[in-house]
Amino acid sequence: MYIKPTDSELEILNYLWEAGPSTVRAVHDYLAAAKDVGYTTTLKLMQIMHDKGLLYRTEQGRSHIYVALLGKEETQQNLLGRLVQTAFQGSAAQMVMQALGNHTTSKEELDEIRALLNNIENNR
Amino acid sequence: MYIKPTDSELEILNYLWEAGPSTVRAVHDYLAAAKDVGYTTTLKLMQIMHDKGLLYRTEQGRSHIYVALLGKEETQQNLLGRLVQTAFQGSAAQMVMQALGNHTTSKEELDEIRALLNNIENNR
DNA sequence: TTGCAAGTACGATTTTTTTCGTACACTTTT
DNA sequence: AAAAGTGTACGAAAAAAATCGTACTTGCAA
Repeated sequence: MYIKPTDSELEILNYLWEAGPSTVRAVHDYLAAAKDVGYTTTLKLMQIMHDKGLLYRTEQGRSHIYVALLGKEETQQNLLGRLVQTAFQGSAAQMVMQALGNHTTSKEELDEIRALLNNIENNR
Repeated sequence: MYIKPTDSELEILNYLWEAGPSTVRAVHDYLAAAKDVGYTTTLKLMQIMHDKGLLYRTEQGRSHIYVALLGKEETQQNLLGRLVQTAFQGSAAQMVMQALGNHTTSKEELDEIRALLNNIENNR
């Protein structure tokens, strides 16, 4: 099954991944801090995500507590793989080059990547 | 505003980037080889892309010749940046790690990436 | 016990993407 | 000259995504 959360859904997932099980209110407050959006919009989006099976929910008092059913890494993997296929002809390396060439990356991060490269090569 | 071609649009762009100026027929034949799609669908999609300013076109006889107005690297950059923001909290390095860890990458590609890393570091 | 606050449900609407049917124009073949 | 083939134009419609207004529910405070 393919997982392709939309941008809006991803914003919600990002919060849930960080914050853990949360109410609509909590998610909404987080979203509303960054952009102008109505409460019912957030609610509806989360209901739709629940319908789709992206979120699990349980009742608590008169609120619902939502939990992300997709793992963060798993989802990143999916989206990344999709982009590599559609925009980079399947070449992860090409994608990496573009990413490194045009985004600011600290020395520490660069070293981390180097270590990973060595690691990959040694495990063959 | 940002450039965000849809998946279908990207398929067309990919062909145009490779093949250069092309007719609807050529693009359609390419697409139809991979998936089941009607000719008028391809046509309409390209007309819409023209409306949006994604494609330039010129008449040649009774056909139109279409050209991609977006550069390949520029578009990859855009899509990549967007994904880094929405799914990786802005950390290109984190994204790179995921990409390298989970896709097959040849030794040559790994070496290329290493060279790039050194290059980045030396130019600071 | 009445009313307000904070929730969810539901339906409607808007926008975007995707897909196609049909119409019309012009060449080429018969 | 007619028919068939190849092209674009245009409009419509289905599906998905996003947004929001309004209604209903229920706990709690005055």
